[in-house]
Amino acid sequence: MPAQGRQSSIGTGIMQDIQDQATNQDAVGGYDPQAVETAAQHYWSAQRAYEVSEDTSKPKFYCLSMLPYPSGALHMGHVRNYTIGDVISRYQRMNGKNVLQPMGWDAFGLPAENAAIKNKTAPAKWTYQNIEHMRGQLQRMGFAYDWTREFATCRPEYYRWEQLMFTRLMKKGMAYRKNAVVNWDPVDHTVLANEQVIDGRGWRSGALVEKREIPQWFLKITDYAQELLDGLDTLPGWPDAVKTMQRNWIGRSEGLEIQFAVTGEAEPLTVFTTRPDTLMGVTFVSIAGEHPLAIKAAQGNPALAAFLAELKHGGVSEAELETQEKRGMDTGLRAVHPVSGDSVPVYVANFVLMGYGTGAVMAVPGHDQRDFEFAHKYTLPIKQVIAVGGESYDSANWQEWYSDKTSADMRVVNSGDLDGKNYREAFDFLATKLEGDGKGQRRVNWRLRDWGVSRQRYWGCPIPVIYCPTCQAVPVPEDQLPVVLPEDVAFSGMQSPIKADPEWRKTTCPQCGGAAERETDTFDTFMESSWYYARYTSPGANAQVDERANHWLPVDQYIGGIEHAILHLLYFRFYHKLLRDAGLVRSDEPATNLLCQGMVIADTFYRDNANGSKDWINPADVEIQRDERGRVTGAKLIGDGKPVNIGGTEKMSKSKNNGVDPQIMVGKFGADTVRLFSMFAAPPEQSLEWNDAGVEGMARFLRRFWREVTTHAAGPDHAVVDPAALNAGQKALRRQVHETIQKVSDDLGRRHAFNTAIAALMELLNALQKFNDQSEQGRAVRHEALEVMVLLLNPVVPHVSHALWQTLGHPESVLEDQPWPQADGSALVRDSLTLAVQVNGKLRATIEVAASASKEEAEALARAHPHVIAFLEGQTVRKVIVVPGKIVNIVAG
RNA sequence: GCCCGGAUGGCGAAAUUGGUAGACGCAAGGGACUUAAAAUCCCUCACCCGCGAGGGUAUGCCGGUUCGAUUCCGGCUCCGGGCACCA
Repeated sequence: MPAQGRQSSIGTGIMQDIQDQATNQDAVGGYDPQAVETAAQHYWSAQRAYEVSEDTSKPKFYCLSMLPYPSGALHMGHVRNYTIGDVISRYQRMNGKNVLQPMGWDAFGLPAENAAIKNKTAPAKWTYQNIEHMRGQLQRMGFAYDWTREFATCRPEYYRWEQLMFTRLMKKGMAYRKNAVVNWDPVDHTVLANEQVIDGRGWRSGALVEKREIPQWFLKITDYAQELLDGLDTLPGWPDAVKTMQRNWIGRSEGLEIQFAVTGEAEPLTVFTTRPDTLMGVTFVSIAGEHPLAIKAAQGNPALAAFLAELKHGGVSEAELETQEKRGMDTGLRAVHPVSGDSVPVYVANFVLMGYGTGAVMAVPGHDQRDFEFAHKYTLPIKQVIAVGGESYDSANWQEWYSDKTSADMRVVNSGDLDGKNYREAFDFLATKLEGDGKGQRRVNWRLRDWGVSRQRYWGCPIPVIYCPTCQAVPVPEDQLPVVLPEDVAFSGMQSPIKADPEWRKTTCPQCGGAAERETDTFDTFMESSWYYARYTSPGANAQVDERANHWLPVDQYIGGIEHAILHLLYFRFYHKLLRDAGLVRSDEPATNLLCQGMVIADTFYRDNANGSKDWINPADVEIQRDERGRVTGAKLIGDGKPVNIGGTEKMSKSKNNGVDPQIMVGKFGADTVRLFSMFAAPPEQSLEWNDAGVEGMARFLRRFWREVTTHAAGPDHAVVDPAALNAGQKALRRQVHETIQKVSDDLGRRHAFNTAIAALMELLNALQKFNDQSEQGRAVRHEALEVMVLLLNPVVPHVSHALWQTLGHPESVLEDQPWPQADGSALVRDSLTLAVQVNGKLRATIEVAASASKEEAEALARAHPHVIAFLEGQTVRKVIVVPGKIVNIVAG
């Protein structure tokens, strides 16, 4: 390689170097991501580099990313999720762990049915095609998966085991059937998912949706409510936000169940309350529209019957129920207050949920805001029974303190024996009294409801139950499993092919041998995604999982979107306990560490149509215009050069047409650049804004790095670093190298701050490019720096690293088998430190002090600084704060 | 409606335990190289005042604690995630 220009003089140095580098680049070849990535991927595949087995000589590390739904093509959310998992996996393996990183397909689901209607293909065929395509895309990204463990959840080899588990849960009484409310489309005669109900109407028919009760299967997750709550305290590696959301969702509350006799009824009305201290303020009772008393009262009361019918309109989602106008109607029934004996009206109210508590609540309009508003609307009496300090009560206007139960000076008033007691005292007094009278009892109530697993859809796992006229619901015997879902079907969208086919349903009762019918509902797809993590550990097992599960579980690092914080992650934890109680696993929780990544967002662009709708334009077809300071002034369509409107920055979606196709990006820049950008642009928990120019910046960095390594490697052989022989510049660079090792190790391993790890490596490259030292020790220091950089970058950009490791003189290898670099403590030592000097908390100077300087020496140096002297003129120093290594603050006045 | 987050230059962000706000990157402006383009390299870059030295202001808004607050506390505003049949 040409050596001229190496000793370039100051005056011509920079430009001469540029020319040399350009020449060198030509000599050794530029960075060609497509060639580099193909070669690396072929090597890994030939070496079977990421296949893994139980190796007890190393600590295990199970790194799991949430499995994708095969929707058609990889999107940026997948790329981000799986890059995070891949970075952590490769990092852990370089740190000596035996790493399992699997991948599979959450293959059942609603979109396959929608696509089937649209494209007139069977859901199975569509799904399998998508899997083929997306597997290729994942492989092109270079993720280090053990593909031998791959599976799709729609295969009988997979779902047979969840059918087996379900039949066993039936036998234990953990699975049971009861009526539950669904969204019913009266035109299409079909059950709708909540997302298919738009403004109270069916998305296809446009008909007003109705609530309808149908029998469905449930799993008794509430039996595990306390354990699911307590278990959160054993998960320090889970984000606090997720744990708080789960705690609130499980919603443990201690209260009293109180019986109100109902005039003319044999059965009392039971209510649950967390505020028995306000019992004497009860002026009416509210019940849900589905409550048996309401239905009974409506017979012979046409107005009430009409009101109950009206309540059936609209969807069943909690958001919809909670935001609708609060309405109610007197049932005509009268309840007897359990203490005073007063007669109070019983109202039907649309905000009382049948699924929570007993479907009935005692109303205390004086101290519950919703009851307060309801009482005003229907002119019901309001009674004050709580006072806080000297605050005066005004029954016309709600004040925050009315519902206070925690203030030190909160007291019960106007309540006879309860007067003068605080919340806790009143609670205990009444609990004892009502328990003695047989009118109430202490009770723990949960917001959590049992898990409804029935879906009236085709593309799901058949629920393994047989209905017999004499034996009722019977689990399918284990030797008859799996109940296989036929895949080669015609699918119109209205009705499930297995519901439409009388032959499929026909069977015999396993108990009495008589004619019987199969269940035609299928499982909620959360069922498959609740145990897939365990199946990866036991490929081919002739059981749901085998002993290998106990080698790998719990998952060491789980990664997925924050949108799964409650439902999936709660079912996942629940199912693990089911596996444990079935004797299949020995741990209590499925995953010790959880990372929730944010969404991928992008700019939106549109044009208004004549009819008022918007035409969304993909960012790839738009050119942004800026003023001379770089501020965005407008945008135009590349096609016609005419302006388009700029919308907000939103989650990438089909509806806003702002998706950026990862495949196009990979084709243009290579997988490493795409991986690098998605790790650099934002910390993993935050939303990530896609920006094509930013991606080019990452490509620029990789080209610079490539050139730096190839230029160096093409030079003379390097010597070994001799720490004692280094000059100040060499020492400074070497210190930065070892500081970077510390920083990147901590950022990748502990903080998962991939963005700042990459920033530190960029700073190191910047320093290396300025380090123009061709002496023997200079080249030795540079060589060490480049080797370290290749290894530190490997988790994020494994293809480039694979190629450059060879360029640096090493034989081709799986880089994860190279040990992770360790910082050399002696290289980190600093002789001097920079301290900030403040006067009255404002920065006025910085001083350079010896690393060994005492507080007194630092203070003396600070006070001697001319700026400080100027600011202290005519003032008295009152106090000096010295924080070693950080700051000197002189307080004067 | 309820639960959980978030807000820092023109933009994405950094500041890890209360101690120099803006590292790193993008965009933009100026320059070098080139027949030209691409690529590459150098310089500038929070805002305001000042020729400069320097000064003032600034982390969504209002207030508090502290020698010192992006960081802690109280009260708001706006944006996002979830709400049990999307996954």
